[in-house]
Amino acid sequence: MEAVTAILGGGLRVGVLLQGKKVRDDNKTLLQTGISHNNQLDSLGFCLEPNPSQTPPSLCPGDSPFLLKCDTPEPLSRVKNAKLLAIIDVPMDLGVDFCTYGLMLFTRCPPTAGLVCQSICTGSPEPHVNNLGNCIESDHDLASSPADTSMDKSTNSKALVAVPAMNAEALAVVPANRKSKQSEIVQRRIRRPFSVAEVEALVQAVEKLGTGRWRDVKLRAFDNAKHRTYVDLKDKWKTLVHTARISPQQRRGEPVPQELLDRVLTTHAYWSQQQANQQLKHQQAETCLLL
DNA sequence: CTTAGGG
DNA sequence: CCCTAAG
Repeated sequence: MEAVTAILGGGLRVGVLLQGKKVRDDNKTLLQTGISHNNQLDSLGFCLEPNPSQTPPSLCPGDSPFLLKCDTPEPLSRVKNAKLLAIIDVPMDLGVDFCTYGLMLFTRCPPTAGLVCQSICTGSPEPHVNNLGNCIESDHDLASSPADTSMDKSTNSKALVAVPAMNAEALAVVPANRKSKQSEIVQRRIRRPFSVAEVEALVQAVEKLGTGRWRDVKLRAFDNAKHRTYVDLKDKWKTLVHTARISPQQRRGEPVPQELLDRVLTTHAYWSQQQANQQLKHQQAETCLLL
């Protein structure tokens, strides 16, 4: 939090929210909340607010008329169930203005909306949400605007990123996430849980083709699913086998019919044995050649 | 480019 | 999902 406040510099500070209520950020208060005991992470949040004890220093070489826009009386925004993940250096060729400090909030929307990206007080005339990369991606592959590269590349800019609460150690400041080659930030693909229908298709394909021909499985059952690679299918099968072995209480997400999970185990057992037989044959062949 | 596995 | 050594 200190680091973030420091980087935000002018006029802004980061406040701590506990269960939606603002709390003091002194050691005593934080200790009492139990945050440091790693057991109330879900109730932790952050907010951006004007920093009264500090006049905005000029971050820009020239004048910075935009910073003043952040000087609003009310907290600019509140993030619940979100943790500050990192302060990320944004390469200038992504089009983020030097004076732009955008707080990007990722909040979960109801059913299958995926992640929604919200920009809070970018400090510039217009929000630059999309300039930070393809941060909005729906289940329908919405066309995301490409990065604007028509900006001054001589300076650095930073963006604040918050993500849903999860890792306790997430407050670490990570190094710039830039691809040294083409200076492209590689966006992690959004999580897309497999539907029961997809599982059905996967199981059916593996029953027929086995567990060593994922390329064929992809072509056979997911040829038109652009976002499912054969590696994804291989990974999904791995988790399916695991899911089928654990107790139903330990399973998460949309429940997979037991009937399907049974087929997973059966199929897995069958092809495992099949694979073992194959390797046995190879070994015998090699042995023959040595004799 | 695919497989196969660990991260 | 990602990363990647091997084939």
